[in-house]
Amino acid sequence: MDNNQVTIHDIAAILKIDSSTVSRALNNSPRVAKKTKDKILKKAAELGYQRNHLASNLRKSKNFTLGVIVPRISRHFFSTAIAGIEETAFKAGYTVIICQSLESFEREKSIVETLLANRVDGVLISISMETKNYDHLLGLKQRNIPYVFFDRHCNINENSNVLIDDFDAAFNATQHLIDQKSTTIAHFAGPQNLEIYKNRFKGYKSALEKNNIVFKEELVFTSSLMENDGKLNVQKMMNLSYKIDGLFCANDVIAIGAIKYLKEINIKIPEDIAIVGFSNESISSVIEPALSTINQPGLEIGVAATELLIAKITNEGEKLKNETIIIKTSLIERKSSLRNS
Amino acid sequence: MDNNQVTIHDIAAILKIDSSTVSRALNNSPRVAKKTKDKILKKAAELGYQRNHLASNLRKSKNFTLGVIVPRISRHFFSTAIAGIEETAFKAGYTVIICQSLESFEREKSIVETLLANRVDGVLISISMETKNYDHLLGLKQRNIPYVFFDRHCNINENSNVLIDDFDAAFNATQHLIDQKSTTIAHFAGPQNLEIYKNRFKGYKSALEKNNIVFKEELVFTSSLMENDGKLNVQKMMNLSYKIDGLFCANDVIAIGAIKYLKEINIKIPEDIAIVGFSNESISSVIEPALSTINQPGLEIGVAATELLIAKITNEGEKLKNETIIIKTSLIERKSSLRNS
DNA sequence: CTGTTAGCGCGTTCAA
DNA sequence: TTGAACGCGCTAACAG
Repeated sequence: MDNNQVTIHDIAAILKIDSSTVSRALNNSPRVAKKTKDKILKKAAELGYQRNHLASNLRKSKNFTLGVIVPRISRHFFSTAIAGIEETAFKAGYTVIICQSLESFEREKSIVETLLANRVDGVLISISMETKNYDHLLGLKQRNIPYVFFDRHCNINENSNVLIDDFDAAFNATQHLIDQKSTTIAHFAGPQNLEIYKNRFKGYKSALEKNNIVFKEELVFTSSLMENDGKLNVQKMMNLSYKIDGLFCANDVIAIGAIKYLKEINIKIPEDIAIVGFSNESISSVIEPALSTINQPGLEIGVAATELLIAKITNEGEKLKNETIIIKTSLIERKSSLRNS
Repeated sequence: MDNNQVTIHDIAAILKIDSSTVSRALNNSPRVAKKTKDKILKKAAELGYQRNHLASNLRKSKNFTLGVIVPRISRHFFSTAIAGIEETAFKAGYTVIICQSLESFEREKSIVETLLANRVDGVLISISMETKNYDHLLGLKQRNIPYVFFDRHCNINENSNVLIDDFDAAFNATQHLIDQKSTTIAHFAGPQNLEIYKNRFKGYKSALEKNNIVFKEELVFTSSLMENDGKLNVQKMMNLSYKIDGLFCANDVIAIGAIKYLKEINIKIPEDIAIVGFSNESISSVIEPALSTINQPGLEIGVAATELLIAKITNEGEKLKNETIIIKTSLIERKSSLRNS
């Protein structure tokens, strides 16, 4: 590797000046004459000089590396977010280490250790389904390594977060069902230790209240996030003695499982039951145009989270205050899901 | 960053030995006495020593960084492959830079430059749809930076590749349709400058020949890889004066577009037309259980490609010969797609 | 087996 | 405005 690469010494030798001057010029320092600076830049371009980041970072004792922890990279939302993260980080000169917790708390814990050992300058994290306490992040705090939660955050206030408007999204989704004359609306909820699912539940409840629909505990089916959970939820729902004509699904994977099973048992969407769910590529494929979906802008979230993190890294001295950025979601209404139109 | 980190000098000072001895011990060199080695390792653990890779890599003039170029990270196949790449690379101590060509040749070209500037030790690449010549990879060759193609490779023999058995997969898919009594089988083909789509086309053709079915040029619809292409292909297909009862789709996105449109115009799958397509999460959601799919093991491919690349990097001196690894795919038959059972 | 010495390439003192 | 010198933390060469 690294063979025949030109260094600041090479160009210093040619120009018969000192390498420190070259370094300054290359870093656009004001403490160097315009004339020599131009000369240096010209020669550098001519020789195809490329800075050795290894050496530069060693000297500055910075790694220019960000750690990213997501439950699973192949989930559409996360891969989209990662696309945004990579792009933003790259533009700012950062490399990204991507790690999957695979929804395991133990794995998440050990990933944090590994990132620490790799001396990342900051961490972006979307916590696992199992994560209920946050002691494993203490190491980051101790070492003064900033981190930003995105999407799946935790309930501690003093953090930086980039989130979607879960409450609003859920509220609007439920309202949308009500607008379509659904009167008995079930909710397939996600793990309640995750704030996002708590908030989606609250939004659902709030929309019912606002429309004077009595909230029934038995219409809420809380589960894990597997396709099979969707199926099981539908089965439980079917055991009720009355008919459900609306369903707000807090997670796309659950929704897919539910929809598949509903089709299997010949229940028509949206005629028999109208559904609104959080969306991803898969879900809109499965049910389009039978279903309205909540669009989760993964890319935007990734970009915003990365920008925030880099800001925290850069302004570290000035103790950037914690910030929570909310990215708006939008409800995509499919025509045929409007039963009364 | 990097504050208060213990270095080999710290532990050398405490133990009153030289830092080079500590370095050797930490690198498990045989040229150090067991007794002192144990002493050093113990003290290192006690102080929580963590190697500074920056310094180490600088000294060794290696970056321990791999570049990855994919068309689009959010495509399920690629995000799965990346999961495998990340994991394998990480275990071997490599960091990964992920870049998206977004199917643009120009972007791919500039990404290669950027990776070069970042002094990656090797590159994994799945070429863009637009890529028809490979001069932009010459820089890698010149600098002796190994690269491995995965999935979307190029037609130059002297490269290393990790591929799926495109021909076989296509052959089996077509054979499967024939076994289901399909007699008039269309093929939705991908860009023919990509070897994988060429081979899938060949496999289709070959299966027809083997079963004494006359190949008709007009049954092959070649297009780009957008959902809308699937729709357009179906429309063209419908313009034929006879009925098509089988369809082999060389790409999942096209397949999704096709299936959606077929449903829209009330053509039943698999009763009216049986379909086999390359699969991903979305497609199996859309059409399961109406469709048989070819399973693409993205994770395996990622792992294999990364292992091969690291082998090439490590054995560089010994001129590891070029190798092509074929990962097997499997045909997943859905029950209801067997019309005659 | 261990210590000495000398960099990897760069950025930042301190002088001049 | 520039140069000389040093050191980031680690490893490799050469002695001993």
